[in-house]
Amino acid sequence: MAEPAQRTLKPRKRPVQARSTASVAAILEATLQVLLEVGKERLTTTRVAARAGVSVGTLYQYFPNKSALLQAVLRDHLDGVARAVEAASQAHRGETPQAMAKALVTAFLKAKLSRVEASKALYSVSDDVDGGKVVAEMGVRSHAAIVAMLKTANKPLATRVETVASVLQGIMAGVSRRMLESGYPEGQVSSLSRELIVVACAYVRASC
Amino acid sequence: MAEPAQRTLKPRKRPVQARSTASVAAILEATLQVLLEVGKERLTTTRVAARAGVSVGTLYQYFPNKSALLQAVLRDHLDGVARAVEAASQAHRGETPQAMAKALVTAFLKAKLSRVEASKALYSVSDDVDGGKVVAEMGVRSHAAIVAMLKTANKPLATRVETVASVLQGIMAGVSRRMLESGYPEGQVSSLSRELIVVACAYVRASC
DNA sequence: AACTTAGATGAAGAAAGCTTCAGTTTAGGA
DNA sequence: TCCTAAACTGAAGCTTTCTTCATCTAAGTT
Repeated sequence: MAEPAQRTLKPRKRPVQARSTASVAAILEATLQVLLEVGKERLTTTRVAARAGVSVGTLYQYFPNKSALLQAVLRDHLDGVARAVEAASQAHRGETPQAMAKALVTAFLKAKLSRVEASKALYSVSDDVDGGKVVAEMGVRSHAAIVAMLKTANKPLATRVETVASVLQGIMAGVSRRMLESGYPEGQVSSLSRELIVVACAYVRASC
Repeated sequence: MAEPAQRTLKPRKRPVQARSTASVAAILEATLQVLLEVGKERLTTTRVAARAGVSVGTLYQYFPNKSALLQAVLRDHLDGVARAVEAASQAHRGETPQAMAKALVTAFLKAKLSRVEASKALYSVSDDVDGGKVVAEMGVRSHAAIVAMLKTANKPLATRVETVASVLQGIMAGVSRRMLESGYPEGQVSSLSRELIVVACAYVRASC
């Protein structure tokens, strides 16, 4: 009857000495590698520990359960993207909507593409019950930043800024995902990057 | 040792009598319901069977394994969307790129929104190893249809039609997903629908 | 050097859910 | 009506993977 054993926990123990910090880093890195190599379905805590060069017990000393481990990795990655979006939103206040859109897309892509492999590997995690929450959180963060930026535009938008922000987020997420998952044939990526800027700019222009 | 055990199988048995056809339909419908109610993580074959009013054994008579069951449901749904896209692409040959974009988006949304609940429930399935293939297949189908349509545009595009098609697909997928997953506060949907048309039209206009 | 706390280990317990199959019921033709 | 094949049933086997914990080693302190 007791409803669940909380699924979202903080690290069980905080690293104090140097070696434990190294273990945590190794575990996170190993998780990403295993995710890429065998996929989420075949990722087991034992396998991750082995890859990290530690024992399962050690893994469980820092992550209360498998779900928390996956969440931590996902959060790490999305946090980087959210930071990039927030920084860009801060840096381009007061400009034209078009300039904002371009800056936003550029920052987003740079963050995403700086760790292409991680991005791809994490798509499978982001749709889990657990991952969903993390994605949503980060989505809200980015949304707030974009809205704040748009409000300072030197040229007013005809559409609600919240709507514009949502659409921009949808565009970026959708096109970039397609870009990454299409086994990107080399030049495909740079090509779609350019297109993404075209889309975003054309959209905000149409919304003025 | 034996790696294989094929994951993508045809129905184990083809329905012959009326009652078995009914069972299959009930199972598919039940899968969708269970998916919505408890999510993919807690979806078990036994639970699906119970909901469908049959026994697990019956379920396994038509679906070789859990994965195939999920795939079948996903395929059913995406097939509807792909059909809509193909029909629209066929019906709007020779028009302007803008008209095409608008028609495309409209058809896509109509198909997606006609079964909002199913759409939402299936996002969690589409990222599994198994689901991925189905999504990719349908993506290719839609892509081919859109490309064929764009080639007949009465006003040439400055960008490769394949690229334009990919971007349009990315836009539609990204924005609609955001629409559905944001707990859509009623008017949100119609609002974003309008925006999606704006985005698509603005983009193709910019690509002329 | 002795002591204390942090960190690491991995065999084994326990839960969970998929899948099977031997046996039973139902449908429809001869 | 009788018979054969299609359908259905569901308890139980089997596998898999998560998670724990008693025990051991390393680090830092006095």
